[in-house]
Amino acid sequence: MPRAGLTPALVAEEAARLSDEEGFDSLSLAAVAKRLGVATPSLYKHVDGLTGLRGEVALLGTNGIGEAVQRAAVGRSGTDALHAAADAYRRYAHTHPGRYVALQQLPRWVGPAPELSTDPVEALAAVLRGFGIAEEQMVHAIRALRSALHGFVDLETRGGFGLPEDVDESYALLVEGFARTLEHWPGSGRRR
Amino acid sequence: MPRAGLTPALVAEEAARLSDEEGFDSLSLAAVAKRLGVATPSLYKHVDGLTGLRGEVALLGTNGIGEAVQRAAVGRSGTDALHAAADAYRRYAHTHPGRYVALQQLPRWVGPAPELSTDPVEALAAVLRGFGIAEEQMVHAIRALRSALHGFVDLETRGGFGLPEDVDESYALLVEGFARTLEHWPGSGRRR
DNA sequence: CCCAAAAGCTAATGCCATTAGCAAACTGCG
DNA sequence: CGCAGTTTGCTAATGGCATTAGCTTTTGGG
Repeated sequence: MPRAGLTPALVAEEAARLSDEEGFDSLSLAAVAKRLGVATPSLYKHVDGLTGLRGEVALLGTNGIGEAVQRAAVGRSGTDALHAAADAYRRYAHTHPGRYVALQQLPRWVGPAPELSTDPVEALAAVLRGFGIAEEQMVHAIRALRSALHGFVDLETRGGFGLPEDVDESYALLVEGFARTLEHWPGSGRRR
Repeated sequence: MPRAGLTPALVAEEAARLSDEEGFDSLSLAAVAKRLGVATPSLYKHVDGLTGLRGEVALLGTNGIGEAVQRAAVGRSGTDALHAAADAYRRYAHTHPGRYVALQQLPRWVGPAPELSTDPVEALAAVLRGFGIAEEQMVHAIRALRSALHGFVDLETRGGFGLPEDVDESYALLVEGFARTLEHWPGSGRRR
C-alpha cells in the first residue's frame, strides 16, 4: 500500500476548498478524507480533529482576506483606498464563502492571538489611517467599518436581501456613505 | 404512563430557550427531548425534524426582534427613533443570542415568505421613512442599516472585538454616523 | 542493511437524526 | 357509560459521523 503523502497543509487546503464548494457546515472529516482518498482516522495524524480542521480553514481565510484587502489598498489612499479595500473584502467573501464563514469563528477554534501573516483588521485599519481620525477614535471607526462590510456580506450570502437586483449598487452606496461618515468623524481631521 | 402534553409551540419555545442558553449550534433534538423529559423520536409528532425545529426557533427570533424594534420606535421619529430601534435591536440579540443566530438563516430552514407577525426589516424600514429618503433609494438605505446593525452585533457576539471596553460607545458612534449618512443620502430630503 | 518514527488502516465506541411499528391515552359520539 | 378512531409517546433499528486504540507498513537516517 503506497502512502498518500498528506501533510497538514494539504489537508487544510482540501478542507478549505470543500468548505468553499459545499458550505462550511458541510465540512466534515469524513468528507475531506473521501476527497483525499484516505480513511477518516488517517486525518488525525495531520490535524487536531474536526475543531482543528475548522481552525485551519479559519486561518487560511483570515490570511487570505487580509492579503486580498491589503493588496487592493496598496498604492491608494483616502476614499479611493476605502472603496478598493471594501470591494476586495466582498469579492473574497464571494469567491471563498466557506473560508469566510470559518474566519468569523477564528477565536472559537483557535486560541487567541494565532500567528497571522496578514491580519485583515490591520489591513482595514491601515486604510482608515489615511482619513486622519483621532487616535482614540480609531478603535470605534475600525469597528464601524468592519461591522458595515461584514454585515453586508453576511446578509448577502445568507440570502438576506430579498430582491436580487442592485446589490452591487447597495454596496457602493454603503461604502460611499461610510466614507462621508469618516470625514465627519468626531475629532477627525479631513483629507482628500 | 401519563402524557407529556407537548405542543409544537411548547417544543419550539423550549428549543429557543436552549438555543439562547447553550448556543444555537448546541440545539439538537436529543437535547430538547431531554429538557422536556421525553424520548427523542417523540418530538417528530410536533416538529418537522431538526430542520423544522431550527426553523421554529428562527421564526420566534424573527418575530421577537421585529416586535422589539417596533415597540422601541413607536412614538419617536428621526434620529431619536433610529437610536431607539438600534438599541432595541442590539439588546434583543444580547438577550436572545440563540434566536438571533437562528433568524439569520430563516430562508434556509423555512420556505420563502413565512408568515411573520412583525417583520423586523419592515420595522427598520419604518424608522427610515422618517428621514425623507427618496423611494427608489429606500432599498439601499435599509440594506445599509441592516448591514451596520447586524454586522456590529454579529462581530460582537462572536468575540470579534478584541478589546472588551467601549463597545457600547462604538455602537452609539456607529448609529450616530449612520444617522448623519442618512441625512445626506443621495436624493434624500432632510428632517430633524 | 536495520530500526525507530511516522503514516495509514481496521475495529470499536458513542452520539445523534431519522424511520418503523407498537401501545397507551384521549376524543367525541352513540 | 362505552367504544372506535385518532393522537401521543415509546422502543427498536439503521446509518452517518467523530474519536480512540492498536496494528501494519512504509520510510529515511545511521
